[in-house]
Amino acid sequence: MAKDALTAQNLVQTAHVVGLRFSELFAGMDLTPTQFAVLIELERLDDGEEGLTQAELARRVLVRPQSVGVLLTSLVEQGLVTRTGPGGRGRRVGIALTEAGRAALERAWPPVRAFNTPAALGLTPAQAGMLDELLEHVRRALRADD
Amino acid sequence: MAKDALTAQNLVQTAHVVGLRFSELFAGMDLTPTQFAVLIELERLDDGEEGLTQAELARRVLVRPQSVGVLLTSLVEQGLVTRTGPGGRGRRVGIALTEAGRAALERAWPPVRAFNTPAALGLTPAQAGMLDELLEHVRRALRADD
DNA sequence: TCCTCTGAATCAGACAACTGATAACGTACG
DNA sequence: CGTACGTTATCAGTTGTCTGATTCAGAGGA
Repeated sequence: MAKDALTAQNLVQTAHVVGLRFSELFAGMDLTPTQFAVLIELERLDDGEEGLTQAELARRVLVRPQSVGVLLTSLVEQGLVTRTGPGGRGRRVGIALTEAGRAALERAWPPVRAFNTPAALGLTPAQAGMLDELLEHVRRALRADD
Repeated sequence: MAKDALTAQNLVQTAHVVGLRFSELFAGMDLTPTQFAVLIELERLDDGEEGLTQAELARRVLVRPQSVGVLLTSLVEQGLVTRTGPGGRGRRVGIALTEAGRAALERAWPPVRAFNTPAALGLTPAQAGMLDELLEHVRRALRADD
C-alpha cells in the first residue's frame, strides 16, 4: 500500500516536525507551544468574561486537564496568568491573563505569525485555507467519535 | 487575529488528537505509532535490499536517530526485527523485518487502514488526497529550511 | 432538604519522545 | 598512506505530555 494512503499517519508525522519547529521558536521565550495556545485563548476573552477554567482551557487547546494544571502552575510562576479562587479538587478556578502575560504575547506574536504564514509552510494562501478547513473536518470527525 | 490563521498551530493541535487515537489503536498490539512506522518502512524494502540503517530509518520516520535506537531495541526484544553487524558508534547496522515482524504487521494493517480511511477522518477521498498533498508541501518546506 | 451523579482539580507515576555529549567508523582528499 | 571531517550509533538526563486514581464541589431530582 502506498504510504500516501495513510493520511492520518502523514498528518501525525508532518505535524511532529512542525511541532519541533514551534518548540524551538518558543524556547527563546520560556514558553511551550501549549502554553502559548493557552495564552491566546485567554487573550481572546471578551470584555466582561472573568477568565476561563482549567477544564475549559483544556477543552480548547486539546490536551488533558491535568496537563493544563501543570502548565498553568508554570505560567502563574512566570507571572503571565492569575488563578482566582481557593483551588483544590472540585473547585473551579478562574484563569486570566496578567499585564505581563499580554506583554509576553505581544512579543511572541511576530515570530509566531511569521512561522504560520502560508509561505513558511510551503503553501499558497488558498492552500493554507484549504488545510485549515480539512483539519477542521478531522477535528469534528474525532469529536463525534467521543 | 483569528485562530484559523494559525495554520501550523492548527496542524499540531489536530495531529495531537489524531496521534492519541493512533496510540490507543496500537496499545493493544504492544506497538507505538513510531514503531509501526519503522516496521512499514522495513516492509517496503525491495527484494535485494539488505535492510536499512538506524540513521536511514530515522530520516524516513522523521524522529531522532537516538529515539530510533531505543525503539529498535524494543522491536528486537519483541523479535519483530533483526539487527545485523557488531553495532557501536560509527558502525552502520542493518535492520530487517523478521517473520514475526511481518506477521505483526499483517495483524496491524486492518485497524490501521480503517483508521486512515477518509471517512474515519471526516473527509472525502478527494479531500484526503488533497490533505496528503498539502502535508507533502509542508514537509518539503521544512526540509528546505534545514 | 437530602442524595446521587457529573464535572472539576489535584496527586502520582509512566512514557516516548527530546537535547547534548561522546566515541568510533568510513570516506574523501592531500 | 595519513589526516580530517562527516556520519553513525550509543550514553545519559530531561521534558511535556499521558493514564489512572482520588477528593471535593455543585447541580439536579426525588
